Amino acid sequence: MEYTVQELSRLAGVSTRTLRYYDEIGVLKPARINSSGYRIYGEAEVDKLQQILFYGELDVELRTIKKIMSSDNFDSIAALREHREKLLAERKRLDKLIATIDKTIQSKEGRIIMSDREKFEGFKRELIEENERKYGKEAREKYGDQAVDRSNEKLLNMTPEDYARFEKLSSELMETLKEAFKTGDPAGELAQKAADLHRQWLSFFWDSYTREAHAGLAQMYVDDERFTEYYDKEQPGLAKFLRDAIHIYTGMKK
Amino acid sequence: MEYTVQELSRLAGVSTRTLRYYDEIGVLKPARINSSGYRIYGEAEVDKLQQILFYGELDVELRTIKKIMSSDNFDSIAALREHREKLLAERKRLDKLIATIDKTIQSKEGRIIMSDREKFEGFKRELIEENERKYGKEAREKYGDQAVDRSNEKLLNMTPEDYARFEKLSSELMETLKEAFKTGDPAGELAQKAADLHRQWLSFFWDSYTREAHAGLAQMYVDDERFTEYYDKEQPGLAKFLRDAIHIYTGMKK
DNA sequence: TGTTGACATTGACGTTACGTAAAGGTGTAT
DNA sequence: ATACACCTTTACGTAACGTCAATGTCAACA
Repeated sequence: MEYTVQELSRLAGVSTRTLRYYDEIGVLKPARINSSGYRIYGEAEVDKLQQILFYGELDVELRTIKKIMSSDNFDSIAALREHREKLLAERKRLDKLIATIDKTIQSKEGRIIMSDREKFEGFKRELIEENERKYGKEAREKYGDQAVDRSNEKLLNMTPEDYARFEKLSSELMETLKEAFKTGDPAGELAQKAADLHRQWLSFFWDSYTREAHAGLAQMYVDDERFTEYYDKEQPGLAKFLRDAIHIYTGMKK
Repeated sequence: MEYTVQELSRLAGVSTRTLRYYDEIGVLKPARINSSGYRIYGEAEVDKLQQILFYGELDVELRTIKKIMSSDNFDSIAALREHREKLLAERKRLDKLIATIDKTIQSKEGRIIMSDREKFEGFKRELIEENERKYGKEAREKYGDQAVDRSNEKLLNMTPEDYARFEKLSSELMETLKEAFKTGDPAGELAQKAADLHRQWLSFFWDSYTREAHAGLAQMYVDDERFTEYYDKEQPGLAKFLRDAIHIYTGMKK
């Protein structure tokens, strides 16, 4: 199959300017030039362009790509295998970025505390492994070993539907809680419904549920002002109210 | 917590030049300038930089980022949620690219046939959905419905260990086959071992194995020159020999 | 106290991978 | 014959920094 610039550009999803530039710098020359001076590309050029784009996807400079691919011992299959590995690593990096987003949202809502370092987890491409070691230690000291680890993993592996359910549950919890607060009774029906919603909400993060842990977390909402703020900014006294409701719900009141 | 340019640059993994540039174009101004003219960044700037980097990860131009973030109804949490969605989409794109690599390797080895369009599957960011529809149809017509689909999915979900096993099996198959060829007997022990290895190799792609399908594929190795070439370039006559061995192995001889 | 060395500052020019005209030739379809 | 969608080269524009250069700041050490 032969292609003109435009045809190849459409096939590969690049501009014709790009193809002319690639010709100019010599990274991808057309198979031949026809009688009118048009560039004509063949099968080999299609494959070469694909390789170039793979390299580009990994942010390799064109100059370097040219050097690599014009080397006479260039092994295209070995290169593809390398691309595969790199892309898998890039995918892992994206997972980290998504985990960072999840944590940041939780943090902005006052549900968890986040160090400045954690906020940039996943951005640095080269230093990922080093950070892995450092951060792994820091996090484990702060939150306890698997807690955060597992919870991030859970969020990450959620289907979009699950995630939507999770978000819906979050707002439902807040709404119910505010309604319950108006009644002033943490033992009342609404407050107990809120406590139950909170338990469901937790199940998105926690592997196993115990009433003790639930009650403990509720107490933390009152003790740590960064958590208190999240609930109290909606309605002063809400954190305390939620703690009371949960303590009753879990049967841990006194 | 307060940071100087260098401190923030180390934290976020960007250069100090970048921070000065961001100041210059006004996308990220320091919290204050100290008495010596040094830039000092605070907590709010840390968070803002994080957001900027998230936008950058999605290839949003700094000019646009500035416009978006300086808007007075900018909702940082909503933005984070959007980043999350976009990054998930990007992850899917990477999956496609990896699938494209897998297919390309198979194709270069002559094991499957690949259209030029398929070679660029995953590169075009915007047109992914459109391609999805077009390609989905094209592929299904060519190879039959789930065959390729499922096989790519299988390769994609392989652990690195599985993938290594797969690669090892591939070369083991070729070695055994070449040894067997020397004996000249497709019913012999070595040839039958090769046929068995080929069955194992297939199991990496196929959901269910039938002797009929196995024998059919073997015949195709002889009938379609693009497959023949893969085996015959190692040793002329190898494709035919493998077919004979598999036909005996599957009991489909004659 | 003087000097070293790691930090900071503002210019200012360079670079990569194209985008975007401008000015003009080519091919075929009506 | 002319329209129209192609193609060509030339050339200047651009985004997001990298990379000097020249100079000021500050804590520490001989």
